[in-house]
Amino acid sequence: MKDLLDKLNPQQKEAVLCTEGPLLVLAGAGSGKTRVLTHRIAYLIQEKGVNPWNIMAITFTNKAAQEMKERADALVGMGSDALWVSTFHSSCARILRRYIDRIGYTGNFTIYDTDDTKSLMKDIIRSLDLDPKIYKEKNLLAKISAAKNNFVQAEEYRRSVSTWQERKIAEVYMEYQARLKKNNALDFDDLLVKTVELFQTCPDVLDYYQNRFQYIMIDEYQDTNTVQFEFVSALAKRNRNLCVVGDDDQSIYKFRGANIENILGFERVFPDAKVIKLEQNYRSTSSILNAANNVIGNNIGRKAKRLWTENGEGSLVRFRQFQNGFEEAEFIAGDISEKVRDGASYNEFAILYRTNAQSRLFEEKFMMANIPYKLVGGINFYARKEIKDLLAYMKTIDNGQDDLAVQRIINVPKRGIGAASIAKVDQYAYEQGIHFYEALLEAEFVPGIGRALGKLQSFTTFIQSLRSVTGYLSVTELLKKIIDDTGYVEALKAEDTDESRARIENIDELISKTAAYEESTPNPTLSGFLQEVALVADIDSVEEEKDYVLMMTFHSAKGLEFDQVYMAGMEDGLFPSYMTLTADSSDDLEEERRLCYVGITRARKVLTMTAAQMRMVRGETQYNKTSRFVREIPRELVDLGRDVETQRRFSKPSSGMFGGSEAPAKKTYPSSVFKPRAFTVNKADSLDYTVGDTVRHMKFGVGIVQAINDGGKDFEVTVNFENAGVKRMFASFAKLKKV
DNA sequence: CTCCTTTGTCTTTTT
DNA sequence: GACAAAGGAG
Repeated sequence: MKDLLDKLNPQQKEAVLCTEGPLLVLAGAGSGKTRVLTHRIAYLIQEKGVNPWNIMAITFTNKAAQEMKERADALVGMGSDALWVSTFHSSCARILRRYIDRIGYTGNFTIYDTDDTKSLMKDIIRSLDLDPKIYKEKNLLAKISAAKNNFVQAEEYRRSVSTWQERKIAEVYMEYQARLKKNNALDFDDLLVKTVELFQTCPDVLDYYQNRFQYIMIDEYQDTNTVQFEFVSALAKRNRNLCVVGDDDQSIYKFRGANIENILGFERVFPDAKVIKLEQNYRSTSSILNAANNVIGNNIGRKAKRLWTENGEGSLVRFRQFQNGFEEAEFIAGDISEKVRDGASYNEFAILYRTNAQSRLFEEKFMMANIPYKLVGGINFYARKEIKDLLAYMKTIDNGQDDLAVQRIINVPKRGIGAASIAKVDQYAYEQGIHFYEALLEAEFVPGIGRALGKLQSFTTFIQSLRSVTGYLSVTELLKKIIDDTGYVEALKAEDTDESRARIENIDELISKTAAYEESTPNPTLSGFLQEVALVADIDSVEEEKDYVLMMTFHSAKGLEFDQVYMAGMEDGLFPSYMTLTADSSDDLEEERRLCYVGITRARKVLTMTAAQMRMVRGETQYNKTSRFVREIPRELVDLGRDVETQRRFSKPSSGMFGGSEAPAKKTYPSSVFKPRAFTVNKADSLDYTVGDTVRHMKFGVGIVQAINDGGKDFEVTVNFENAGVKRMFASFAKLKKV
């Protein structure tokens, strides 16, 4: 136990030892807050004899939760599976599965994602006869979400509004909740709202959880919103052993309702709170840290603090400007290849940007340069059409109450059931006060249904037949049966386009996800899988051991760290975004600056910022100035790369969109890049193609395999492409498909 | 009912 | 420039 505390600095130690009563830990970037939390958990269990069952920790992502559990496990060595470590949303979902029947839902409720709520809202606009030109579902949903984040429920909202416009929104809000309830569905915000409602209406339930969670810890507290605060304070009310950890400088989710008051006013809510500041940074070099300090120093509304480090000075922050986005991407790809050739491995690098749209250029260049990468964010895996379709089948089989899911797949694949028939059934269901699927089962009573009846009946027969086998099929087997019986993959195969092949790959991935779920869960069920799937974030699937470059938005990068970070698109109008530059209040700009601070502090050793003079945005060419954030870094901390040679090398006009492949490919990515060092990909046992076979690559198209070398950790394949010429690549990354 | 073409909107960021 | 929604032809 001694060594457990020995590894901590005095402030960290204090935070670990201070277990009783409210505690606010103001933890600067890289100051070891995760370490404090895990050690605190270990200390509670080992020294204070607290039962792990009585400890709750809330993290920002499922991945962080997983890691915290593992680390606590390593320190304590036992009992940590009884710990409750999870995100707000997952915690609430778990509580609601158990008790939601007390507030009029049933425990097998579905969780609607953004797409689902959008189509629901579209329905509502139609049925309330609102002008879709004035009432956009996105705006309405944003209003409702904002209300929910502040824990304002529909009735209360209606009572509080005054203008005619607001009353309309209140009406929509009421209808929206009614429909959700009818579908036995919750949106993301509802998970929080309904849990707090449950606590308020059922004191015995709250009592149970208050007793259970004697010690509560919240990470990333600066990004909690009001309803999350209500949730936490309800739970912590009895024992008051609440430890929150956060950094006001890293608050970047105001747009999602995060209430900075939660952290700034913590001492007001808990006057007896102890406050500990962690200001020593263990992550970054002093050059990087100083750059971060200087940038964030321009913000007015923040708690005074200044991070320091004992780490060496390190190299200066690099800044490079390019003609356009292509060259920017080319530079970064070339830079990484060069460093890998000199002994670095891909997973040391991350590329961060403001908007997801920026990732496309990098994807293109990286694919060309044969650099393995993983894209985080963008379209969530589970939001893809093919995945949502298959999940909708599973939902329909699991719980016919989800009208949205049923309507999604009733004509997928095409069964000749059109909008008109669906509307008739929907109307009938509405009149009878039954679910859409129930209405389908008695379709013969639907007025004017006519020739569609047979088609509807064969659909329900099909679903019923799938339902009847759920008892003895595993989730994976059921999914495979759905795919077979609907001919979903078969149809995609027949399409035979790049897109359809990518979809099939996604479906294969879904199958492995169900298999993985069944392996990792003691009592796997269909409902269990669907629940788990609803709350996973893209970042949760990142595996550190895998050797790839990560590309993501600044937002997604929160809580992560990398040896070498590229901050791309450092231009006024992009970052900070045009919206915040034109806004009249400086609050939004300050939030952008915090986002920049988060980005800078992700880097351990090398930080590179890049910008383009000219950039295509929404099909238009924009000319942007260098970001003010770059200019806020003192000149002496920046390496501007005035070296003529590098300028010339990277400022060459690129030869068209895709034409640039030959020249840079030779120069920047020689085969020595493929030293098999530290390359820990999953090597396939065998390849399904061999020398002489024709294969297809995502980017290069069709080619003939010339050679396959077993490079030990992976197969190295040489392919002669029809259009792209001869390329050597790793089999596990290239994902070649025999044709 | 389905497929194809045209039109409009969008981009900040996400559980 | 991309993608979804709407409108029109078969």
